[in-house]
Amino acid sequence: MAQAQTRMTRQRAVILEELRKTKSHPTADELYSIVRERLPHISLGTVYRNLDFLADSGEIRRLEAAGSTKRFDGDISWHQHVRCVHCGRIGDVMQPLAAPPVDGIQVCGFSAIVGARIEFDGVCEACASRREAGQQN
Amino acid sequence: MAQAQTRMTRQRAVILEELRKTKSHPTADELYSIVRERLPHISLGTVYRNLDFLADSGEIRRLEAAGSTKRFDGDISWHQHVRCVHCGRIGDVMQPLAAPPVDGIQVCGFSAIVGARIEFDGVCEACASRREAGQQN
DNA sequence: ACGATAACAGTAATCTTTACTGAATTATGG
DNA sequence: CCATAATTCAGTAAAGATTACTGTTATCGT
Ligand SMILES: [Mn+2]
Ligand SMILES: [Mn+2]
Ligand SMILES: [Zn+2]
Ligand SMILES: [Zn+2]
Repeated sequence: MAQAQTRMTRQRAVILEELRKTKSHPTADELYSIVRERLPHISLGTVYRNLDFLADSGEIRRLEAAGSTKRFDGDISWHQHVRCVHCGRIGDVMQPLAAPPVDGIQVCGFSAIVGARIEFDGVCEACASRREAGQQN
Repeated sequence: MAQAQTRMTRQRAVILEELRKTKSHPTADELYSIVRERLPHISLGTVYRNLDFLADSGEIRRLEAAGSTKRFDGDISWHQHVRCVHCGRIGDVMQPLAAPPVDGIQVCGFSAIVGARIEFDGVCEACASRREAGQQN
């Protein structure tokens, strides 16, 4: 009788490696495109499944950012993010900011506050130049 | 030739009124259920369209919270939110906290930082008691 | 190498959101 | 009031994102 064990498959290894390589905080679909160059037969479901697995096991970060599509980060060191209000792109804040204190925070209907972070809104360079060029949105 | 004008239709009024009445930060779909009790023929598309319209015109807040489904708030006064990490429910933080300063924040690939807020993670009472009762998730 | 089974590819289903279309409302002026 | 044009509506289709299912493959302790 074997314990529940975790296997490092080729797919999982490549997904993790490519996510750690990029600084772009990709969506599952974007990472799928990247990984497919090395594993042409991988399926999108596999990418989703492994991103969930890796996030749950703490090897990557699932970004709790706004927007409809989830994004992931291979860098699990403590740092903040900026999100482009136009396109959803995410960037890393250089200066390390302390996590906001959680003690004494009261919320009706909530029994515990377990963490906090600062979320920045910004405009990425791509969106900025696109707007300045006159094209709407 | 008439200018673009904004009409307060019955549908829009009911959506706004019900959103202001609740403290639950509902999703479009949840608000759809609520509004349908007064307007049984309203469609989900109308709810989405009007929530977007009302948010763009500043009458309500579109919550920039994590999770797959967008949520809305009829209370546009400055306040913070906690998000249940298990179910996505959102609660209001009682004590007013200042917005984090934005000056001097540098982000590679971003041309401007336009705002910031603190995001709290928590566990709502419903999820807490469900877990304590032993039922997983 | 073998065998149990975790993980796979492929695909269907679900959930969320947006886009489109013709009909109904609304403001406005004669 | 009624005509007219602009706007918003309901209904529905389509798109986009994520999860679930199923039979097959491949990993890893032995
Ligand atoms: Mn990052
Ligand atoms: Mn609120
Ligand atoms: Zn952008
Ligand atoms: Zn909860």
